[in-house]
Amino acid sequence: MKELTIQQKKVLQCIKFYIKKTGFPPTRADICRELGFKSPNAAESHLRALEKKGYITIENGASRGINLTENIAEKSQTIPVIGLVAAGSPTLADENIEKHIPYQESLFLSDFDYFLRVKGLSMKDAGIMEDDLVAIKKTSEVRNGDIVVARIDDEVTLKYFQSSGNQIKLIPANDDFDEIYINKETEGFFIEGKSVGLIREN
Amino acid sequence: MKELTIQQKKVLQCIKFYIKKTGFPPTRADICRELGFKSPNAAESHLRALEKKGYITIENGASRGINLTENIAEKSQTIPVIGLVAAGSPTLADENIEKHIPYQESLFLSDFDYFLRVKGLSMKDAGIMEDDLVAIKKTSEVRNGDIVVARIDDEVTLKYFQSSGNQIKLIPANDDFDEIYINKETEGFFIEGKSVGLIREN
DNA sequence: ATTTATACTGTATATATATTCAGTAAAATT
DNA sequence: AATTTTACTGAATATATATACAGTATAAAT
Repeated sequence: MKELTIQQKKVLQCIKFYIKKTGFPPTRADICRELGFKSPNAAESHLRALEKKGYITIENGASRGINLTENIAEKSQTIPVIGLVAAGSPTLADENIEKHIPYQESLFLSDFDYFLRVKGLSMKDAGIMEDDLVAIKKTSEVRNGDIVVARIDDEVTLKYFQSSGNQIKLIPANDDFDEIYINKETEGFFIEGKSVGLIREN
Repeated sequence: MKELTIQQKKVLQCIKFYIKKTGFPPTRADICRELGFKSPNAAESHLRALEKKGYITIENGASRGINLTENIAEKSQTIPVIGLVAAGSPTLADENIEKHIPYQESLFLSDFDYFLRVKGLSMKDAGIMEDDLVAIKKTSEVRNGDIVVARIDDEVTLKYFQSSGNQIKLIPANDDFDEIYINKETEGFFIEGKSVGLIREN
């Protein structure tokens, strides 16, 4: 997104503050009052600049018709929780969705697509316990050491990822479980995504 | 709060929906359009009823001057993250606050007061790793098996709680650490709160 | 039985508000 | 060097909007 000038930042902050305070956006006159402008056109042109740069949208003709676009991402949304069933892939199909929970965009360092409800203790030494919710980002670009959601045929597991040459090792964080060795070209093998965070609900 | 009639509920829902859609509250005419009323006074009187019952506030004279009061609690807030320093209690004093993070009310099953940034691995077998954020509810009412924030003089630790009679055991979840035995009347001993959830940021 | 609240239509209007036009001036970009 | 963007003042205005007033009718509360 295009950079804002100092004044434009002030106007944007003013809008945010006003909404927080009153529950509705300011008029041009309100902005002038807050920032000390003497002409409503000062506010108007700043608003049009903010609109042009994509920080707000303006509903033409409507009073207080300002909408903060940058906040769309920050607005509270819900994200699905998927049960990690022994057989079957963690798809976003309805039958696999356990529930939706509210979340805030900036909860983790990376964005993510869904929560995986952990079954079993194969990753316990990595601090991932039964019933934990692991935030999964859908991607096949993973690095050695990443905790990944791997699918082998219909079996889905959460393991450390380690690849060297053509061979992939899926390593559990629990001595009671065995490492899994796979060839990159193995049929039915797929990296669904990787862990970018964790929530434990109690 | 006083009960709403079916029509009043519809109007309230309409306001919420409109704000979600546009980012700003509706006018009387907007409400009429959405709900099929033919007179702006239909909307006006419903708004005044909602105001009287405490569900909204109306800024007189302002266009779109509707503010949802019931949503105040649901609005996203921020909660402090406190560093678990070896010496010193986890107070909410500024110097101990690492940062604030946004959170949604219903993230965990219980409400909580702050996040504690975990140092060390004394609770690793409980799946609590270094740098994890443990959600702490301030309370001294804890039960055996709870993970508690205990203070002994200026030392603060996170441990399993176990009491029998007059004796309290603070049990680490790591064989490399020793259990701590305390008498209930020991001076300088205090239960700060208990863990009600956990977040791992990567 | 009377008052009050609910649930509207319909009309009217003062004013709140967006928005355009005419300028001035400095800074940044091309 | 010319153009665009930024950053305003100041005045004017069409219209968007809140809000009051006059009704009608039913349901609920006192």
